[in-house]
Amino acid sequence: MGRPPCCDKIGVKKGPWTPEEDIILVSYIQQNGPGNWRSVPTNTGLMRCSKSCRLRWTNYLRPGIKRGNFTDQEDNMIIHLQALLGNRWAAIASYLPQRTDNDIKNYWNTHLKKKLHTNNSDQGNHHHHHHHGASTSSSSSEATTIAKGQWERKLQTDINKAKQALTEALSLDNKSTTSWPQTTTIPPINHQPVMLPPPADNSIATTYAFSAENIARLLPNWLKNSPKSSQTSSDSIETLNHQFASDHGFKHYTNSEISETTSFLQDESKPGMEVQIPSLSFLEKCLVDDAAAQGHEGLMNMCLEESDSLF
DNA sequence: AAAAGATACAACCGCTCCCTG
DNA sequence: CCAGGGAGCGGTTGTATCTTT
Repeated sequence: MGRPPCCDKIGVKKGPWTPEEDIILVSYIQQNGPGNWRSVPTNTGLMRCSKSCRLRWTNYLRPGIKRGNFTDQEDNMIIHLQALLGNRWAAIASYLPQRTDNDIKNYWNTHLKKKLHTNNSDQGNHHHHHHHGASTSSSSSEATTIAKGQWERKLQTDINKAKQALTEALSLDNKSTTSWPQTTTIPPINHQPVMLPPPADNSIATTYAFSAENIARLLPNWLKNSPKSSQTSSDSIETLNHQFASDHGFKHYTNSEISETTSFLQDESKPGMEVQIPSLSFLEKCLVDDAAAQGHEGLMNMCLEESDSLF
């Protein structure tokens, strides 16, 4: 029971996370920052393996995550990036800072793949493996697979270099690792190609409000599943958020404010109320520039044209 | 109204890469 | 240089929810 659980089969909980576990995890990370996942289960008493904790945080509880309601711009970016990079979801996700690789992967598998397929068959002629065969790759020959892999690797390296240079040029470097949570840099990035818009001055307050919001978003489900604990969870989040905010001199977000934000984020169908991805055109332009340097103007011009029409 | 089928997505598993001693 | 272990990635699965019959 009271032994250090680490990915052994016995005593390590699996399956869906409970609200109580979420709160424990979030409050621990608020104090210590993300990373060093090995220590999380031991220090928090969570009967989860470190891997599970990391996954829960990066894919679900991490602040600033936008869920569902993919915009057309995002659709296009994902489609183009997938064509360009293949199923390298982490790389793709680095261009969509609000989305997780898992989310993008799921969205691709459930929506976009289908959408693309139907579009292709609507056009009559099925052009064979136009996206380097990277998409499903099941039927591509061995030779092309190898070539594809090398090409992708090289391309990604170059993209990273370009982005790094760009980041430095903007003196936007990420020294975030050591100083959680006092810095103004956005802390919880899990993908290497970091290219983010400059964080706002109040980014931390917002960040933690988002974190609470992520949890608050779960409340309806919690209510449904365990009416007894949900009130407790709600209160705990409130307390937690308040405590952290006052500890660090930030604005305290009330529940109503949080739910307001939540409903705002969730209701993207409202015309004119759509949440724009910050610097999306900027991000995409960088992508275009990088790819153009690699001599893939055709594909990327297409990308540009489509995005131009969208902006 | 209920059962069956389809879909969406959170979470897990296994593998690879990379860091440290 | 090498071995061990942690972190991260992509594929896959299990299950809750939605849709159809």
